[in-house]
Amino acid sequence: MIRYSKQSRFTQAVDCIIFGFDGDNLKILLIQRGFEPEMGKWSLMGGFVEADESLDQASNRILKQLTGLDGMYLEQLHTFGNPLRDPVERTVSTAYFALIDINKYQKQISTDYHPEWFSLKRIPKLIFDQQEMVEMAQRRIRYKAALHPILFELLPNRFTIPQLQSLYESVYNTTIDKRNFSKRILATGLLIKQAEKDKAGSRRGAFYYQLNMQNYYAKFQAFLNLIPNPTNLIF
Amino acid sequence: MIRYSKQSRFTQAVDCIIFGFDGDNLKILLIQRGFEPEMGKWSLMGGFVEADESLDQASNRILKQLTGLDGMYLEQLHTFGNPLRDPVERTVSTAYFALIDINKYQKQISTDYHPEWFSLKRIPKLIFDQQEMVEMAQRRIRYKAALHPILFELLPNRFTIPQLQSLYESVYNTTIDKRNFSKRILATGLLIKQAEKDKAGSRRGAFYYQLNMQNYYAKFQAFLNLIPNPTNLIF
DNA sequence: TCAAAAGTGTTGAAAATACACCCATGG
DNA sequence: CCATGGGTGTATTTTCAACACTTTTGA
Repeated sequence: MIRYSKQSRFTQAVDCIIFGFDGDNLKILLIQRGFEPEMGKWSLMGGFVEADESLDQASNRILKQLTGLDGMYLEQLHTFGNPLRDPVERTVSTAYFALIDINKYQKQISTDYHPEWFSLKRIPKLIFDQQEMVEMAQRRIRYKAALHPILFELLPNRFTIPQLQSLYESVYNTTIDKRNFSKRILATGLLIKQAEKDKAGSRRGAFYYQLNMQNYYAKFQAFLNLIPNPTNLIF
Repeated sequence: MIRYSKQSRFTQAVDCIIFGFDGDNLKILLIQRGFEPEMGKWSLMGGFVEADESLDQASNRILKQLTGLDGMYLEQLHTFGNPLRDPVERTVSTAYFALIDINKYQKQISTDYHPEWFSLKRIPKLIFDQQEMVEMAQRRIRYKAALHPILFELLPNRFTIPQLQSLYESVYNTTIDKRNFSKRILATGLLIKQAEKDKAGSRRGAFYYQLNMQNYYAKFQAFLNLIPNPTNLIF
C-alpha cells in the first residue's frame, strides 16, 4: 500500500499570533498579505506547511522569516478546519501564538511584508477567520498568564517590577495594588534582584530583576497565583 | 484562481480519546483497528476528515459511530503533524478528547470495532503517535478538572458525593479528606441535593445530587478550586 | 448488634486583601 | 526644594487544612 485511497487531501497552513508589549499596550504583529486572495489586506503571519516539516517547524520557520528571531515562546493554540474558511480551496490552519520581546524585533528584517504592531484594542479587519484566531489567542494568554509565568517572555532579560506590573495591568485591563503585586511576584521566587537600576522611568530609578531560570523551569507548570482574585475572572 | 499552486496537500484525520469512569478507574475506549496499516492493533477511534465537514463535525461523527452518543463533552486537544507519524502517507491528525457517562455507552452499537475500555494504568501499545496523544489528554483532563467542573460529564445525571469524590481521587491518583471535599464542592453552588438516596453503595445510602445548570454555565469558565493544594500540583 | 459507609463542625495556620507613608533624585 | 515615581509594612479578613465522632441500616 502506498497511499490511502479515496481520502480527501487539504492544504495545511499555520498562522501565528505574535504578541509584543511596548510598555503601555499589548500588541500583535500583522502584515499586509502578499498574494491572492485578499492581497494587501491585513493578516496574521502565516504560510503553508511543506511536505517535509512538522507544524512546529513550519511555525518557527515563518516566525523567523518575519521577525528574524529564533527560539521564542511558541505554543500551539488551536486548529481551524471549517471547510469554507479559505475561499480558494479547503485549507486547514493551525494557529500558534508567540511571545516576543518587542525590542528584539527588527522591522527592517522583513520590509517586504510591511509589518506593523497593532494594539489589541484596535485590530483592523483581518482575512478569513483570523479575527477568531486573535480573540482565542487573547483569551488563552489571559488564561495562561494567570497561572504560569509566561509574560516574562514579553520583556527584556532585565526588567523592573513597575514594568512587569504595567504588563500585567495591560493584559488584564485592570489596576493592581503595587504593594501586593510586588509581594506576590517576589513570593514566587522567580526573580533575582540586580544591583543596577533602570533610571529611564523615574528620577529615583527602579531596580532591575532577572529571571531565576532554575526556579522558572521548576515552577513553570505549577499553578502560581500571579494575579489577584483569579477566581473572579471569567476567561 | 482555483487552487493554490505548488502546495503540498495532506490527508487530515481526527483521533478521539474517549474517557469514562466505571466507579473505580478512569478509563479510555480503544478499538481494534479495522484496516491497514496496523490492522488488528489497538488504536484510538479515529478517521479521516471528509471534504465537506469541519474537524468538529468529523470528531462528532466518529464518536457517534463508535458510541452511539451525541452531544457529549468534546474538546480539541492538539494537532499532531510530524511528517512521519503515519507511515502510509503524510497525515495530519487533530486529537480530541471526549468525556462520556460510561453507563450510557452501549457496547453493542459497534461490535464490528471490538471496542474495549482500558484503565489508564494499563494502556496497551498503540499505533503511530497515539500514546503521546493519550498522555497529553490525561495531562489536559487533570489540568482542566482542577479549575473547571468537567468531571461531572463522566457521571450520570444523578450522582452522590462519595461517587464524585472517588472520581476526583481516581483522576488525581490521590486521597482527599471527605469533610473538606464535601465543603469545597458544595461551596461552588453547582450541586442541588435531591430527596432520594442511592442505596447501592452502602446500607445507609448517599443522597443524590444534580447539577445546577444555571450556576454550571455561569461558573464554568471561572477558576474554581476543585482539588486541594492545586499550587503544589505539577501538570 | 455490628459492620460499613455517610455525614457533619471546629480550630489553627496560611494566604490574600486593603491600605499610607517615606525615599531617592534630577531638574 | 519639590515633583515624580519607587519602595516597603501591618492589620484584618478570608481561605485552607487538619482532624474524629455520630448516624443509618441491612444483614
